[in-house]
Amino acid sequence: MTSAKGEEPAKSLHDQIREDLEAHILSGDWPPGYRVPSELGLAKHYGCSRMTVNKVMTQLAGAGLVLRRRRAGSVVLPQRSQNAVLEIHNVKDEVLAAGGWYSHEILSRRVTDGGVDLSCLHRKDSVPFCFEHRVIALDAVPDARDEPFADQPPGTWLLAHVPWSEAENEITAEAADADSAARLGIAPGAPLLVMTRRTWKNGDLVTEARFVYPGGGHRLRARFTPTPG
Amino acid sequence: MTSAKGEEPAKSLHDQIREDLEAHILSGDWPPGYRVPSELGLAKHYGCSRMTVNKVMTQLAGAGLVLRRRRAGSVVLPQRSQNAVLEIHNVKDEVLAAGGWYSHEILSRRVTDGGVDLSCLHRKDSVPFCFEHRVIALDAVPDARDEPFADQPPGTWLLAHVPWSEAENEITAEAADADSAARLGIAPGAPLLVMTRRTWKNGDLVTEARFVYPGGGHRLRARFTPTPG
DNA sequence: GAGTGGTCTAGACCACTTT
DNA sequence: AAGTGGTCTAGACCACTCA
Repeated sequence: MTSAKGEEPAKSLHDQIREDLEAHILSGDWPPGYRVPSELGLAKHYGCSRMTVNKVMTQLAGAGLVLRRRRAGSVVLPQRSQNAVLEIHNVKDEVLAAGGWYSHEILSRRVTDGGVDLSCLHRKDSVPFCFEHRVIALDAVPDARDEPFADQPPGTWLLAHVPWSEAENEITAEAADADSAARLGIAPGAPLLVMTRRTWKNGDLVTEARFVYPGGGHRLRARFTPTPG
Repeated sequence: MTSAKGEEPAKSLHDQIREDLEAHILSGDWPPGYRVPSELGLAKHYGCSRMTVNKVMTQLAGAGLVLRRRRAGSVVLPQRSQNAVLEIHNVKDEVLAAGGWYSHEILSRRVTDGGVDLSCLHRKDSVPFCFEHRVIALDAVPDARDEPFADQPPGTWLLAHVPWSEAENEITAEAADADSAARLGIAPGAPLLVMTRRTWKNGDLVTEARFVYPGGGHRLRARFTPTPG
């Protein structure tokens, strides 16, 4: 074994190419609207056949990262917001979409065994909007160790840095305990909407987050279709 | 235009094959554990190249319908439990999946202008589990006018009678008013998980339903992936 | 008209796992 | 040892749509 962990089982060519293209897109190097090189161009660049890049581009299109049209070519799509699913949860975008002014504050931050443990208060128009507690796995996201999450809240930062392959949301309603009530500025016992989200990449847990909203004024919305397409 | 609606845009070969294999699996013709023919066998059967069936099988594996292993071949996986979505909401299945005994009661039923207006109490092990209020559009579902919903609750009946093309869920947490509290047998002011679901077929609203759950013991779960495969 | 993606082929070699 | 999926190639033709 030449590698320390043996975590690299000789990735396939199309996996390598896909990761390379994902990096271009997620990093903003290729911003929304950017015209992706043609399949023939990519095949030449990577020194492989067109079928191989075709497979990659098909995957990226399925993931909603690019839009492909004949003759017009492939362009990078804006955001990553609405998949056919309970959209990937991003409190910042949620506030901005509602026309609010967004700010956040990291309340605590701690590096534990294998993970970064965070709590974060999100505000809309300076009013507490959502309390978030999150754990990020350092195996999956090593960069998180030294990231202060000052410019961007954790969820937004992660979306821009880590592609995900699977996610799960669990939603419950709970009565506010004294602690949550104080953080969110509501009465103890008031209903809370609590969403727990887990995100994986290739079977490895990337992050787990718990979002607590005051129940009254908040709604989670999911829009979807029965057929994958 | 030779076809009345022009709905058949000459499906691709791999789409046809995929639909054929899906039909075998979803119909139970190929039950869980069934050994799917090898790629070479399928290619011969469909008279196409192995690459084409390989693409199909890759999609089916991504959708969780089959498990593929080298040498061992592909086998049909059990269930279809996790759809890629907040699964279509069916209180009866939800109760049965939790190992409970399900019963329901139609509390009111009224035919209004263009719709059927229903309220229904769902019970798990004889205990109130969910209160549902629903409107069904008669334009989209004419059969609903005379359906008593005695054998099956409205949601289950609709799933079996009406295909849908689009749906939306909205979820909030609310404090129980006196009425809801009485129906569900909980204390007024206790947190409720409220889900409002709208379902369309080709742009026309089919039904709109509001489900009210006691917040404490209930969770809604959605599991999904960004890439179809 | 020409460039792009959509699809399909007929092979090939390899990795893995069961026999 | 043999059969399976995993991957990749070097072409090919078509459909679409932009210029």
